[in-house]
Amino acid sequence: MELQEAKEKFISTWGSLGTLWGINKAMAQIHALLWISPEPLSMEDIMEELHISRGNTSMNLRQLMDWGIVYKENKIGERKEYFASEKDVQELSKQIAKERSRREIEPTIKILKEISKIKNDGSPQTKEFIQQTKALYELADTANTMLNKVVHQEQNWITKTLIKLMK
Amino acid sequence: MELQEAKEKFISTWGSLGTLWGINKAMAQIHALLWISPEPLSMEDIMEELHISRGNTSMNLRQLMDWGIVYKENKIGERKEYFASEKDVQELSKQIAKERSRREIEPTIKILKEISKIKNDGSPQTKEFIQQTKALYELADTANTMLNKVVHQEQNWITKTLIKLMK
DNA sequence: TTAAACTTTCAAAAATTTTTGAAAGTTTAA
DNA sequence: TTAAACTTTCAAAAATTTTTGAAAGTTTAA
Repeated sequence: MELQEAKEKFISTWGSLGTLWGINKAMAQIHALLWISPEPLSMEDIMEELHISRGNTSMNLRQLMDWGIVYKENKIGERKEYFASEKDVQELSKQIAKERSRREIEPTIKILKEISKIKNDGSPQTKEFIQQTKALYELADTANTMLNKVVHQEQNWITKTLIKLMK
Repeated sequence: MELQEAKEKFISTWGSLGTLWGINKAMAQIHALLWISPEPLSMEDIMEELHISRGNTSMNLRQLMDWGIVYKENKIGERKEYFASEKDVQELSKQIAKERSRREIEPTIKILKEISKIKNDGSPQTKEFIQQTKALYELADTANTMLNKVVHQEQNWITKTLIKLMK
């Protein structure tokens, strides 16, 4: 397999996976492109490589910066802005864990906690409701605590944990 | 807050969260409804409660059964089919972990492994490509191993792990 | 064997999300 | 201060996903 072919495969695989961690295709593809690029790329470079419009590129780059996994870089003597991705896989997963926790899990936990507190009138419906939403609340809370472990990791937390677990 | 209000809140929260674990709104809402229902529900019941069409209900119930988190139940003397969700939160997360691993992570790992094996021609592009795709391969592989731990859990694995980790 | 009671399928419609590209905005060099 | 080089915004178009509901299919009772 040639580099070019492998590169395209990587970009499209990452792109379709992206929709699964909650970001759109173009955003994931831009990230993939920057991830494997040894040098920062300009907006023009990205547009050409991925065949997407200027507006699309601009908006998705901003979102990637919001997620904290892509940075602006300036080349001296150049007017254009260049973009580079966070290159460290540990840092990448840390950022993703942090954002997912903040955007998705925490708001859910808040609601689950709130609704599982309705007053118990003793009916089977109410009983079941309280029991089942409480169980989900506890699950989500546990998942969130685990994610926070990743976020506040000492380096290489995941690996260490796994080693412990496999003993 | 009344049960009815809490119920609606739960169903819509779970519904919008659903899109984040890769299933559509109706599917997540049907699951939410069954999750808090003390009794199995018929297709008619679900259609009425969620205001969705027969076809939509039928298709999404099938998918939920594919995911292994909803079961058919027959009431004696009744022609209609009834549906009930898996009620145990541990079993639910186990099933979800299993399916996500199978559907998303494993195919990705396979491709990452394959493409990070291209021959190194010594160029910076190739070097970077190999290094970065390998790092992601290792990350995905680790994540998958963790998920499998959840799948082949002794009961209450997550909690136990957390206790270990927090020491 | 029939017909009533149910479920599934699937093409078309509706809803939603993503993308485009031109216009507006901003920054910098001269 | 101007104008060139760039980036961002946003309404409209395109693409994609979801939903509908009628027709076809299946099962069961009699």
